[in-house]
Amino acid sequence: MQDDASNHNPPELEDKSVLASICASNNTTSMTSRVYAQMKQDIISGRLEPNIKLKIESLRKEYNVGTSPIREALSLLTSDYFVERIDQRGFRVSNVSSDGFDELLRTRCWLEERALSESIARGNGQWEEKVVIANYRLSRIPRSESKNHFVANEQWEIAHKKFHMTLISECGSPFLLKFCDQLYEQNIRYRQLAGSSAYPQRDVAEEHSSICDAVLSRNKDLAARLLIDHYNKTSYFVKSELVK
Amino acid sequence: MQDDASNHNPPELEDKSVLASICASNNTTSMTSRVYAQMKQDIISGRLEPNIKLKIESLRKEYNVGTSPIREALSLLTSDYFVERIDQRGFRVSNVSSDGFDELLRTRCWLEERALSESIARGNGQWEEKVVIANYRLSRIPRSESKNHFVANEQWEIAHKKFHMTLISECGSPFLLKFCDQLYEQNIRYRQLAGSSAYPQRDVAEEHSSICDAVLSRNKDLAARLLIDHYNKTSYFVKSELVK
DNA sequence: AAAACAATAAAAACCGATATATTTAACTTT
DNA sequence: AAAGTTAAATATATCGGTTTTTATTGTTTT
Repeated sequence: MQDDASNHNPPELEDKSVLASICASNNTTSMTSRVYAQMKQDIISGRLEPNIKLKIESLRKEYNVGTSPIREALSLLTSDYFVERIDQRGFRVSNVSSDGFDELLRTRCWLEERALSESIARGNGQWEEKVVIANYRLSRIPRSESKNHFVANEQWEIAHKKFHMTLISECGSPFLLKFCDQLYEQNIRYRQLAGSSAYPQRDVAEEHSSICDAVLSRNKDLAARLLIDHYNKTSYFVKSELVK
Repeated sequence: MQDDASNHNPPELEDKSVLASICASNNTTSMTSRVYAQMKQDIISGRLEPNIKLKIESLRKEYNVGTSPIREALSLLTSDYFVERIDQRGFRVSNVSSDGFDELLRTRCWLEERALSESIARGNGQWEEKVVIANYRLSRIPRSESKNHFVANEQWEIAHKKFHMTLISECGSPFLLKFCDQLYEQNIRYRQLAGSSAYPQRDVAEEHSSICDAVLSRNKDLAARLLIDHYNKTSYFVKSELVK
């Protein structure tokens, strides 16, 4: 199965500094990939607001590219559920709704419960270590860049995703991983749109560690339950913002 | 009012009579959609063989369109796991493998088990009737067009998908439905590629009816078990062809 | 005034040509 | 001969303009 078009940084590259610099300098990614990544980010961040019309000509100017990369990127975003398309009358940013979020949460729980279960069943010692290290790294990064008011920390966002994806990485199904990935990104969008007041007062790091512990003790049911609780708690804040 | 004489009519537009009126009313499909549907079919049927390179220029000639619709269709097929893309070096048909099929089957069982369960929990009387009618219609259509040797029956294929999608239709998650749909199409591809010898000797209609009965009696566990058995049995034939 | 129609404006879809990158082949150099 | 280098051929990616379709506006008719 193919990875995300924008994802060119598998962890095993980190040690090969030579290759890294070559890739970085050549920067041989296509316009399409660049526009895709940027537009995705713009939708997730809310800069491109839900439900607005995406006019090719405007996007062309905005991203300084021709029509082809724009249209291709939009096609890809369509399959990621960030953009909707109607034949002959263009594209628009997917809408968000309270019901949509409910569905997202529900589906995420179903899929990740299974994925985590299977991952625990199949994962070996190496996987356990990856989980431990992902949890540790996440714990060292502050959730917000400011202590007083919430300012999203990009580094935390990356580490958080890494942790959750590592948990389920050994489920034995690239398909399922891809689905979970797509839903995870949808969830980030809702979190971002909900804004700063969704900043949790509770100890999220503690929740992550509990999940980690359950995983290491190979307790499938407990781990799955903790994970689902974790998602439900986080969602509570997002939802309270959304209904306003 | 400059009416040009340069009128290149695509001949494939004139062959429909019943559908023509429906299409004419509102549904004017784009080139992209048409090419997308056709290429998808060509990959599923095996006319476009697994792993072959998809050269834009060849496809252009083959489907009689410009580059834009081709590239857009390919982008869409990428998200359906039928086509793979590598930046700056084009597209190719996704490969198939025994392991890939195992993964597919596994994932399908996980997702459909959950979807069916939820559907039984949420579905109302109207849904039950839809299931009954889908099963009935399927039962009236022969699996093969010939009685002696297997000739795929397009009508059966449609009714079969309809039955299985109806079963899970009330799961309460469009996301999950979409995932199941994508996996179902992947499965059709494997079935087609496996060829005629995967023609089952067993009574498939009976299996469908058993699932139907379990659904109507709202027996989640039984229904899910029967569904998974059904998939496993069908897969046995496909797999026996695949290893050759 | 509401509906039907026509003319205009706007936007999407599409094409063909050009620019950019990759692969292949031929030709050195070690 | 293997490895490296360069040049030609091939294919991808991209652009900007043209055609087709949809949306808007204004006018006529009922």
